[in-house]
Amino acid sequence: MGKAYNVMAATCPSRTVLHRIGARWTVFVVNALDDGPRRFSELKGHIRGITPKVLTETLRSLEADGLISRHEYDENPPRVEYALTPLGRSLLIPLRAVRLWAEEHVPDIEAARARQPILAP
Amino acid sequence: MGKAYNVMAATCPSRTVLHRIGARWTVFVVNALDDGPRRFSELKGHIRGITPKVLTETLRSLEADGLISRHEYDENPPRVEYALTPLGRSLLIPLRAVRLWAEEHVPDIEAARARQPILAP
DNA sequence: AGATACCGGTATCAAATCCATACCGTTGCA
DNA sequence: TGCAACGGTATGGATTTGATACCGGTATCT
Repeated sequence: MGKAYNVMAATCPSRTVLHRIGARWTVFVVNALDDGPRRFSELKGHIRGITPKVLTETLRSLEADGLISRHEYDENPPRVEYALTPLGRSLLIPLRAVRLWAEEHVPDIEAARARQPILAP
Repeated sequence: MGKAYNVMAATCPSRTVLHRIGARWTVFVVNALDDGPRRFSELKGHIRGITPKVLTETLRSLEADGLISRHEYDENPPRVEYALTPLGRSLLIPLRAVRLWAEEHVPDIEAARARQPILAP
């Protein structure tokens, strides 16, 4: 059967899905959960530079979309673990490729940026 | 040889690369150039809902990073064509996969979203 | 007993980004 | 003369993102 959705259509639901994936930190969080569940502060430490507010928002969004699961243990000090769901793990495959592309092509992009003329102030 | 860059490090150049990819419209523009060069208004018409300002900004950024090229013809009415560079075409491969994932998994995500409780107003 | 630290977040406010809408200069054509 | 095509800008407001400080509950240290 043919393609049912088209991200280029403004009203297509796939548009909102792709916009969520394209949110600033989604790729980082999903990749960070690549090798197993992690706690909030582990994620915060691993994804250098993310603020707790943004991490919270990203995690909530991903949870609402069924990409990750949140498991709260009744312990002290409190422990909360985030893990990829099967759906999230299926997204990890293309996102891992994007991450690898970024890590591999840094020199190319830096070269292109260096070629830019400096704008007058 | 091992991995030279790590997107999880705050100061790693790959971080800025990945953030550029994660900009709201990059995935759309790169995918829209999948089957050949396109003009400004073709892109604007194809990527439904993008505003000319944001399209301009996205194109300029992608050009600065060496992912697309801009060719201005000296005609009337003016004609400007945008095309993927070899580097951009290499990025297209993972981004196409992301796009396909989005188009394929709309039902899963809509189901997850429907499972959400409605928040009180 | 009091002080301090861990954990998983919020609160608050500033800055960057994004969006909607209107408009512009050049040329061609009716 | 007037209007349309093209590739954008200008303006101003809405939404997202970011930096920093703080919180409540418990455990541990002194």
